Amino acid sequence: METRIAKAARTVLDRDAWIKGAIAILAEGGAQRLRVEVLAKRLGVTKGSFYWHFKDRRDLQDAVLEFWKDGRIRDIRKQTQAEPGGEAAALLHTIEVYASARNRKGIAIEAAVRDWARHDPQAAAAVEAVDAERLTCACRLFLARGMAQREAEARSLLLYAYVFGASLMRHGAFTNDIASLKSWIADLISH
Amino acid sequence: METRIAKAARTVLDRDAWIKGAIAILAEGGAQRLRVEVLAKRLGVTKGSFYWHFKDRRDLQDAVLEFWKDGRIRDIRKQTQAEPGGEAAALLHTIEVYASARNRKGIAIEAAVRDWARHDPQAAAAVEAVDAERLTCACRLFLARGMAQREAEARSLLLYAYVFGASLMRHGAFTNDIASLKSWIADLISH
DNA sequence: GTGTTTCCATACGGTAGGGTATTGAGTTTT
DNA sequence: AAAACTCAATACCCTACCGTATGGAAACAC
Repeated sequence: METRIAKAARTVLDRDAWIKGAIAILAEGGAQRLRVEVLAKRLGVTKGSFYWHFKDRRDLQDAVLEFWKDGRIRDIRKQTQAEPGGEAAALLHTIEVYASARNRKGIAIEAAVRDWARHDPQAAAAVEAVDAERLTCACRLFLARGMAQREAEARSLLLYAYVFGASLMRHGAFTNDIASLKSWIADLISH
Repeated sequence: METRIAKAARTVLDRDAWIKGAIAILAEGGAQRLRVEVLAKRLGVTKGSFYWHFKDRRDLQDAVLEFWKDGRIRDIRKQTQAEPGGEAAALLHTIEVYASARNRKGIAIEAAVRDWARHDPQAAAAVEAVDAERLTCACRLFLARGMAQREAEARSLLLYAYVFGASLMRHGAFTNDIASLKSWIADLISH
């Protein structure tokens, strides 16, 4: 028989809920804000609970990185499944995904993880795996358009370097028609 | 009369020495490692001294940002003082400065400040000022080569976005001839 | 019902670090 | 030399965390 009266509605979380909360903190405050007491408070519980689900803080961090890595790789593979002839569109779309502002959170996480990677080997490994996958997928699209291997590799590298770099810039200058500049750039990169 | 006997060689620091030490920490550990006790230990004194030179931690942070901003703007102006006809070379040089590994520390500081800017308005302002200066200087070089305003702006933006983005990527893939890819890219950007 | 498992709360000890107050040692000025 | 100034050492207090130990409440198994 169900007890639906919910006398105090005790919050019950699983490992995944903790990881998702951690990702949210990562997006908002970066890796150094990813603290267990802060996360517990956000989830409405105390850290006593945390240590039931995770061995320690490092355990959470590794889980977050794994989660992020898998998600990114899944997304890339989905985005670059272009039907023949649609490669150019797929490339433009890849650029737009990171340029557009409707993906704020994803970009914030990306930046946070990349900064994290500067001092954490695990994070660096995750970034490296994601980068490798992205580069090969983009490269495949360029190659499908009959481009030479070398140029395809170079353009793939340029594409992703540009995309991440652009998200780091604070452009008060050129403020008039950024969108138009960016579309010009996207054309140059994807030919 | 000079006392040169230095019986215990008491460490004597001025504000500038503290700032330079802070920059070193920033390069190695990022903004969140910029702590006064850590910095004091690195300089061989205790934090009791720190609070004589600075009002508080924020005071140091602002000084560091000011120092960085001024240095960057000075460098950009120097690097982009091309004699007529040398604009292309100056642009390639600008790309190389951030691509080459002999500028490790500068790149690390750049990355640290940019990450810092994601959560600190003062840092964001410094980055914005530096970006604006860099973009206008690069744009001037493109324009000097007879390029249209719009294309010059777009290429300037691409140049810097690419340069910073490249420093964020962990490329295990394409590991064979990165240097050659990068020079191909530099050519594409600077035409 | 009575275990048993699952999950959370409470309380505690430990470390790192920011900030202040005070003292004191060199150095410079008078 | 005496006074004044400069800068560092020491000793605090306070907060934010990490991690552990223990107990307790709910859900599930029988």
